[in-house]
Amino acid sequence: MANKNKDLRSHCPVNFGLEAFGDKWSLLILRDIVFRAKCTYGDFLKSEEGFSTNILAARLEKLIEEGILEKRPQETDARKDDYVLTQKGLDLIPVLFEIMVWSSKYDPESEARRIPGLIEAITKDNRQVSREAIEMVKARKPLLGAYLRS
Amino acid sequence: MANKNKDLRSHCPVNFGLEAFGDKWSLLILRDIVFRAKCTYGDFLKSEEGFSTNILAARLEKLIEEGILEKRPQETDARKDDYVLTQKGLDLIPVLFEIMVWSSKYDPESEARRIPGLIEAITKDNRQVSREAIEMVKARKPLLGAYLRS
DNA sequence: GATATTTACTTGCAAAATGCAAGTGAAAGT
DNA sequence: ACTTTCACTTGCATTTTGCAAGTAAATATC
Repeated sequence: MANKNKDLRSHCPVNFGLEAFGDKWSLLILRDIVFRAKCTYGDFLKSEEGFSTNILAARLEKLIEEGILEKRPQETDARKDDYVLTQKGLDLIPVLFEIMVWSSKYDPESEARRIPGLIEAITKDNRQVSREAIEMVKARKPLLGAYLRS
Repeated sequence: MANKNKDLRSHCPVNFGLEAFGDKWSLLILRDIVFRAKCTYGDFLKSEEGFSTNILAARLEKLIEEGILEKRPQETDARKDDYVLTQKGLDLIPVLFEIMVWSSKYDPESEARRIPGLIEAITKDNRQVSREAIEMVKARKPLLGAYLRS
């Protein structure tokens, strides 16, 4: 799974990120995993933004190719697979968080405004909160649940 | 300022960001402004990733609609307009920075590895560096120049 | 054990977005 | 006057998206 010889437009660090997850859907999958502890194709499909089945399948495949996600067969139900974040995927949590801080500021109807504690914590120390979030994700606990109750 | 009545897929803060700048090009314009002190259509066109003329025009228009960019006629040359970041646009710098930190870690050929000082500073305190960056952008100085010389 | 249902997709097709080349028109330079 | 620069627009082929429908394997139900 080493060198995927894809031809990048450039090795600018902004562009590298955009080529890996720069579209309207990929980060929503990350969000579902991190905040809602989702992990199967069917779970993602139920998201409020409304994935098309083919688009979801394509994005999952892309994120696996990028090394951001891993696919693991479920032990209890052979029809299902779990999609889990790799370390590379977990390291995107700080990016997710900064987007949330920005949206919280500029979307008056942002759902983020219901969790001011989390937004404030991220603003103060994104990296510290990210470390905690990574542990939550590894433990398969929904991050949102924790902060909605605070 | 006109068309504010766009129907969002949701008010999830991750989704809000994706709908505003979630594509392969928009953040490259931001990068050019922040790091290379570019500000005209022609400047952006010269970027190494190779904008199509129509795509660039469409993205600039979109970012203006989103309130992230502003268009100002140049005083010295009436053919040109300056595209400048609004506060809403400047507040995206922390997002840009987190993407760079991630890419620096996972792209072995990342140009970010030539500016370890900046990456380390962002990792330690993104918000502090962002505040400094905002001042640089307002003063029309290229951020990259400053860190390449350190 | 046969049948129905759930799950994770794939396929077909219309519509939209993208990418390239070639204009266009106003302003600036010569 | 004319040529060039600049910021786009237009036309068109290719690619990607979005929706509906279908499929095949595994599980649940009768």
